[in-house]
Amino acid sequence: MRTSRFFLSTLKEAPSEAELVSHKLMLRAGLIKKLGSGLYTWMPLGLRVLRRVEAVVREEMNRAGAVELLMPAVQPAELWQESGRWAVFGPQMLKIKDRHDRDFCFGPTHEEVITDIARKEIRSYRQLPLNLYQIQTKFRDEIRPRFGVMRAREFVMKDAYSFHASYDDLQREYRNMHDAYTRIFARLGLKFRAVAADTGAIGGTGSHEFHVLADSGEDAIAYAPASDYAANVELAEAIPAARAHGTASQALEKVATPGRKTIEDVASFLGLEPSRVLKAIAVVADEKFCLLLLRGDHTLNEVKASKVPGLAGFRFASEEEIHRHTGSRAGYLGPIGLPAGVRVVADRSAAAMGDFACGANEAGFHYTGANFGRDLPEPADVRDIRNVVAGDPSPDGRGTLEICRGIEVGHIFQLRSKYSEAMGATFLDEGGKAQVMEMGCYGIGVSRIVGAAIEQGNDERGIVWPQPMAPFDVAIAPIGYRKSEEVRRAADRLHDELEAAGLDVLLDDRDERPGVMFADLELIGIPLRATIGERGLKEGKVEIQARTGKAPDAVDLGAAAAHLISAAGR
RNA sequence: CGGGGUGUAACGCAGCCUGGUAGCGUGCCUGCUUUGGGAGCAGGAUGUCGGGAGUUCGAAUCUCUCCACCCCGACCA
Repeated sequence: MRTSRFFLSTLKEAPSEAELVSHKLMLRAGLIKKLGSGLYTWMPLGLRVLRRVEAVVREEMNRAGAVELLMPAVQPAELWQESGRWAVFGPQMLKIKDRHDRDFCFGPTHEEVITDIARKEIRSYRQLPLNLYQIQTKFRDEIRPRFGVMRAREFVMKDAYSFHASYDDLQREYRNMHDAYTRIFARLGLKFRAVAADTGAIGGTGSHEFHVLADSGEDAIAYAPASDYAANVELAEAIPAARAHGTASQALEKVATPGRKTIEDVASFLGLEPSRVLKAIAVVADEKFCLLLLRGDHTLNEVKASKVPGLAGFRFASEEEIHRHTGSRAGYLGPIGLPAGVRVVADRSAAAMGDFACGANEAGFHYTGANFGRDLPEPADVRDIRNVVAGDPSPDGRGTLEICRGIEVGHIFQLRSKYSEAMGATFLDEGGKAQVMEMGCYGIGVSRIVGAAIEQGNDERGIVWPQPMAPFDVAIAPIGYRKSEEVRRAADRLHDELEAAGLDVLLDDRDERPGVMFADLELIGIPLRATIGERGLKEGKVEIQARTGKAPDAVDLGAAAAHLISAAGR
């Protein structure tokens, strides 16, 4: 390929809408162009990268025994009504009507369609197991699209669905997919981690997420360096303290704390560590008021809290509700002297506090020296409702936890019979008896991977692609292409040799000044560059430079092709 | 949806407060010079100032209204 026939559109300055490095670089390098909120055109250069990611995903899925198909992006409402998700998915689903006023949606996912195929096509246990996948454009009307292709409304996803005669076999395939995903992300050259995950709206039991590790990631991951434990913080269990609280040593005292409403304010005013202050959070679920107790230095885990019986779908209480149920004000809430009938749920670590400070349920006052069992009853309802923090013991008992951030690029689920049962996907077993199929589903955010890879691979000059994702393997930068017959001939010949060897080559024949060529080629991140100029040719040399910044090699013109082919490793 | 902000040339921005008919840098086009790290000189093109309504002799500027986009919170590959 020659730049004169390709379509490079680089920018010196990033459009102001971009926040994240990867988003800025994708726009500057001309990989994508925004059409509307969360809607992007994949420009020719970007599409090359996307196709390379797809190719790796496709190869490994095929190798793992999955079979590719392609389902419609537009789906009839009936299927979603049958599974019960037409209403559940809500505004995130783009609903459309056809000319007959019939309801459709632009598919946000394909469990319904695939289950419909399975129930119609699979009759016998002899047809199982089966794993079907597609690589396709999805649409989810995200509340807030952001970070370019990282959270776009329209995006490319690989989604696979497996069907099994038994739970054992589902678990086997789940491990098989876990292994395939590990190979995919390893081959793509990404630093990643598989973590135990919450099953969210898709439903089912076992679940793992695959995260590309990056500080800009939207998810927090807890992991134990001493073992292979890793889980999304949403899920990671906070292990109860080894011992319950000790015996009280301080007397209960009511202290005026005017205007001190946050934990930080109260702690510094009283001269205490935040961990010695009890945090009380007022929530409402099903119109019932409830006080959640946490240690001051801990934060509420909303996923865990919503799993506490009676707290599903909770929201934070309004100032008015707080006053109505406690007679006090936000900032001064606590478990001592609460009106009868107010439900209290204590986090495990909160229940283990002693000699602590807490709100006095009277605006402007806190207690100090409070102790469970003496000043108030031991908490009756103790749960794990906080986020783990660095230093917490690992739930597997080996060492302590660290926290890092990740970008979710893959998610695998054991769906079990959630959809097969709702939609009547059954097969006949050896005994001729109808059985409900076991199902698994396995997603990869293909377009998101492109953004995630740039988050991991960039420097002040631009993108540094993992070799397998690069839009071109090699760039040729001829200096004085239009002017020097000799340079032109050498560059053309190298280009043809490399293409003949199956490499993707970009010959920059724009006749730009060297600085312009180098800057563009580095911005778009081509891993190898061969610079050909009259200066080098006098010595019979071509200069070969890796994008990663190592010193250039002067290579004999005749050996340049072989050198590049081996360096490209393709 | 709630809170904050922005819309002026392809990109980044100034002008708005204090109304007088639009400018800077980059990019783009032409010519000459230049050619190993985003060149120099000379010339040139490009704007429904987000849309609509209003105030006014006159609106990018003031008022109202609608729209789009971005950022902070609840969603997820």
